[in-house]
Amino acid sequence: MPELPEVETVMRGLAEVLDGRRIVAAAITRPDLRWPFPPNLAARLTGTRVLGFRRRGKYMLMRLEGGDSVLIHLGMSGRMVARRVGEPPVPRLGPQGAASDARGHNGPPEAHEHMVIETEEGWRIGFVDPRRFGSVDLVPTEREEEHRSLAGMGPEPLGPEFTDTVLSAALTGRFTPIKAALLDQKVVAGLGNIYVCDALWRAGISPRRLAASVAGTRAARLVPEIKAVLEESIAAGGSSLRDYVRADGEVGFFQERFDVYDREGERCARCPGPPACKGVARIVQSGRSTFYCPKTQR
DNA sequence: CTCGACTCCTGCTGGC
DNA sequence: TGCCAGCAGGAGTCGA
Repeated sequence: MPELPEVETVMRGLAEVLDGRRIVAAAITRPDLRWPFPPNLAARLTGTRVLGFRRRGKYMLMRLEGGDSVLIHLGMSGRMVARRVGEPPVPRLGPQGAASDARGHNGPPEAHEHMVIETEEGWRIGFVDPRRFGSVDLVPTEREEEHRSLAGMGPEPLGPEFTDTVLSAALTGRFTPIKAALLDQKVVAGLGNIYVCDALWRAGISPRRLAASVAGTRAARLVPEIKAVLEESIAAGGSSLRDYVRADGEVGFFQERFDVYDREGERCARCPGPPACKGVARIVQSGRSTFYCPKTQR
């Protein structure tokens, strides 16, 4: 479930391997993910130098020599894997932590590896996405913000432009739960189910509260908590190539422990926990799980 | 305009 | 122990 912090660390990992490097080979192995791949994508990538990366919400933009940018969304299950050209994929760890495949042979490409690029230096980067909710598109670098996926997107939560005034304005008049409003990428860019739950817990705001009633003093409490939870998660991703491209080839860092997300019935850090307190509650809002502490979130 | 329901997809979990 | 239904969710579409 890559959200802003995961996308940021994946992008930094890709930059470590691709920034300033020339792509010598590219292959697309199926016609589409969520959307069709641009028909000329492989041709456009091959022989081209990568000039740099930036992130917008949950999207990564890889700027290419020649004026185009590759717009990448990891969707639900997308990940980037890096290995040396000619080396087999490292088997994924099974449920018991044991390798689920034999290693050390030249096996087939990793399952669900839909796009592959190779650099002059011998790195082979694969975009793996079993559920195919991800997307890849080409957009002129000068017109990145006009792409239909980016146009109308809300402020970057880690930028100075994301203030309590701005958030209040976006929430005013909205009669939907704050949980749903924060998932709306037009309100703020890059939050998903996990960090919305944790940010609301940190701010002591109930996910069921109407968005309009968060405008004002509660927004002033929420904005710094959104920034903090995202910054802390990015910082946990580390700062060296070793951190970004792991031994198993996974690019980026994926946090697995949260304050309330996926912790139904467990003690939250502000409460005594069961039996004195029922612990973290799970409810369903617009079809998705919300985790929160009914005692401390109002 | 605003909001919620539905949709896409496959891997994992849990209940029998 | 094995099977399989159901759940997971980002974001676009559609209808109320």
